[in-house]
Amino acid sequence: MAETPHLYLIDGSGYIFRAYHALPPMTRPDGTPVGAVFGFSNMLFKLIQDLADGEKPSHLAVIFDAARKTFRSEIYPEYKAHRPPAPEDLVPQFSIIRDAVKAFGVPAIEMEGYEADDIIATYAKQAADKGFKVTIVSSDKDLMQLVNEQVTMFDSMKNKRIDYTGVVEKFGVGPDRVVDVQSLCGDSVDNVPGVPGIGIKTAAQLITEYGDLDTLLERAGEIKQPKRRETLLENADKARMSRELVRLVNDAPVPFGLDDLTVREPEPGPLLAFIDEQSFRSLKVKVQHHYAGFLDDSPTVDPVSEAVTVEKATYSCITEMADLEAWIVRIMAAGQVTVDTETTSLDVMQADLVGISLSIVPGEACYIPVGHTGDGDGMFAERPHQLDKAEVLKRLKPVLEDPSILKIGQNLKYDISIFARQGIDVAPIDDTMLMSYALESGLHGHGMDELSGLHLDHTPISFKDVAGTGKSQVTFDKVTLEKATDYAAEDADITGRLWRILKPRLASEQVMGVYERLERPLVPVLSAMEREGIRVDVPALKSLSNEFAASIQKLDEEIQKLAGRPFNVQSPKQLGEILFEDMGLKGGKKSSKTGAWGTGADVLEALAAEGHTLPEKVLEYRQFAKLKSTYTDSLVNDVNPETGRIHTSYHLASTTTGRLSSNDPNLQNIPIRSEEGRKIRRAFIAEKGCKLLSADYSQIELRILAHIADIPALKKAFADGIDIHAMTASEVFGTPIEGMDPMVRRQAKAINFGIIYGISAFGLARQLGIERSDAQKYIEAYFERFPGIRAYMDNTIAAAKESGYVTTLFGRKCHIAALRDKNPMHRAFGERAAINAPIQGTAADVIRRAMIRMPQALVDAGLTDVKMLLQVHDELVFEAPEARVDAAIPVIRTVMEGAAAPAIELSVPLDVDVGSGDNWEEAH
DNA sequence: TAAGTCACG
DNA sequence: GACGTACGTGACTTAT
Repeated sequence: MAETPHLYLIDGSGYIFRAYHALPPMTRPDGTPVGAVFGFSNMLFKLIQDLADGEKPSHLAVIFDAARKTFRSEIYPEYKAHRPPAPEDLVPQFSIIRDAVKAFGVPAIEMEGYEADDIIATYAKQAADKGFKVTIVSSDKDLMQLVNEQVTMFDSMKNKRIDYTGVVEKFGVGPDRVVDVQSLCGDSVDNVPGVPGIGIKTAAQLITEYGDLDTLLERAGEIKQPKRRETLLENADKARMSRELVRLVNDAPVPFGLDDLTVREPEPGPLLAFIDEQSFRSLKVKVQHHYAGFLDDSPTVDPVSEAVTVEKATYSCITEMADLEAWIVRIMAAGQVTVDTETTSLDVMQADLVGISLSIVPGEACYIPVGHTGDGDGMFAERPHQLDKAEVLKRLKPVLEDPSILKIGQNLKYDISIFARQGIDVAPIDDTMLMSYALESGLHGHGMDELSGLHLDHTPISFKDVAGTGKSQVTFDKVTLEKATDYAAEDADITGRLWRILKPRLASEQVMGVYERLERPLVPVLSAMEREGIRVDVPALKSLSNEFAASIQKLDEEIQKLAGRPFNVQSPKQLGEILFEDMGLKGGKKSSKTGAWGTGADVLEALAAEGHTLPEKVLEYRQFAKLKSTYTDSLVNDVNPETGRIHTSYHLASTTTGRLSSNDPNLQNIPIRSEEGRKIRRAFIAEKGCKLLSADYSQIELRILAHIADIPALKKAFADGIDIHAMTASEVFGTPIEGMDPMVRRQAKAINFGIIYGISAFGLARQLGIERSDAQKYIEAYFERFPGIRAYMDNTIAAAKESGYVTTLFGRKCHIAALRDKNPMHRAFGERAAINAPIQGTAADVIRRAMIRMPQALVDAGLTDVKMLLQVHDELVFEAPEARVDAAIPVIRTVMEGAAAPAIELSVPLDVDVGSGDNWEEAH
């Protein structure tokens, strides 16, 4: 059975004026004004898109007014006579808008002598008579008389449908009596006289009481209120004439039949040609996406060779809505915008939005202050005039979320988090910091100031210049608008310039894939993790602090006593003097750089092994002092007062290998190796009714080494699930795996780690506390058993020296500057880094891929309440309602174990251990 | 701000 | 022949 045909009639004239007035002027390159054309085209296209998503129209037409003279001016010359002529810059746009409608493949209909409303009424009647459904796309109240069971109106700006109820809300009567009401109350806009002194409410009341206009006028004498009775009797003719003006003609001799309005797909060629002619870039992208399923959200970069220098750029401060609207129109036309936010804090979870800067082309940027408070107490400076924050965000939200508008930024994760807290999902994005990182990790930092100096030869205004430094530093909301504009707008300008320089290099330097697949998509994932945070048991941490404090005090007393004189145990300098001068212990070494005695844990352990008590106590002291100051004391202060959880910040571009780093606080180095330390890990707990889930890759780096260096024996061991360290021991030392001495296995484990780090006999000897010559023998034995390893190392170093960088399996480049250093020691360091980087970096890439896929995989499995909280290099930590734990585990494992595919088919399996518990320690 | 130390993978 | 040396991070403390 065929669906009911559905005719959509679009009130073109209404659309035009709304487009014109909603948007500030814009012109195309030849100077023709096209603001209304742009707005109209966008509205029309949006409507077509929305319709395609929901109720599909079978028939569609856009209706226009032909000329100002109609039969109504014959009846009443004053009809619509007070309307000012169309604005000068709108006039040339009328015909272009008709072309736009045709380009979209929609009939554009107009008739001499009739208003658009009459044509709409005529088609609505014809269609309704044939049993169609009809939707009139307009918010014009004059059309409300047409509403009935088959005919409704749709206000596309407010996205609101107007049916019988909607009409009653507006006029107080049903659609069939709207004409009567309008005849009485008139319409000042159209200059319909009506009856003086009667408005909508009175009119509706009268019509409801008397049934219709004719009855009312006949029985006007019965009206009790004398004044109302008089005016009605006096103006009966005016009311009847008004009815003629207001009542729509529904039998106009329309030029097309209903069949001619059947919906058809537009010809993409002419449509795109039309859009090109108007230079509507963002619309072009949307249209391409809609009609061809093709979306290029990364517009090609315009070469801006003529760009003005940063010094001569023009930066404006936006404090009026009209100026913001103008920027928004330009952003829509450009299809890209550089965005930067200014806030009161570097901590995204504590920061309040103070202002937003935007830039579209180099040399021009604006700053929109929304949260400046002057000096705060109003004593010296008042709160400066600025736009309302909620209003600004409301207007920017559609732009920031528009899939056809690219948002460019420097370290956008921060801004994304700020906007996310305001309910805005910024996408799609490009991040200049990540571009620089993909191109040149290891060569330099990727902060904006550094990149600006490097690529633009320009030192941006420093934050200190505007906010001061040290004790007198103020938050950004206290900065004057002038200073804030100079600083913030420049940041957006510079970021936009960097984008134009870095973006084209991604493809030409073969790191586009890394940027697109490993960097860009991770940004929203990390933003969500950071905002989620993790719960900690504050009382437990406080109690641990006290416990540690007591131990520290006791140890301090013992140490002072043993030393024979008071000194600061925390001072390595003083400790060295006590140990190696006062006490005259041997085995001390002064560092070559500073001449200070070494007092590291390895030194103290050696002394303790000789039977000295003081160094042993110092080791204990240091352990407690470390745990207290770095963890139990400070983590308590890191609990966010609003969320009650700890929110770390992940840095995406700080390592040379592609690993993330975590700071403020660092949650990637929470203790686990010592029993005392594990108590701290137990204080990381799940929310009530939830469990923490920990999933970690088992020996991922050794597995990757086995794959990259192509070592059959190692690969087979992993495939068979054999204990890899025991296997190494049996190969190197010739001892059987069964019943192996744990010490032997430990040595083999150290060798395996050594291999990954770019082994040296010295390093291995020191690690194991054995003779260097013995370490050398082990290494030689290892290389002999697995000859591919040495070949891999030699080849890697040779290639790295040639190019200056090494690459991971996924194409990430890790530049190693030290390789070309003239200092041989530095070069040796570079060689070891070159051996390690592809292994560590590939593992980092693998877990990045897992993290990028994880949120969708959880959603697809219906596990929307399972949250990914932390990443610790080879481990992901989740929080899940108890009832979801069993369902979450296989999803997490599948994503992580399959993370290399399909880009890389690893010749070793990836193994993931998953555990759960009430706290992080238990989850391991 | 640098150096030393130590927490993690 | 001497020199220093396992890879990658961040935070805290003392000393300058």
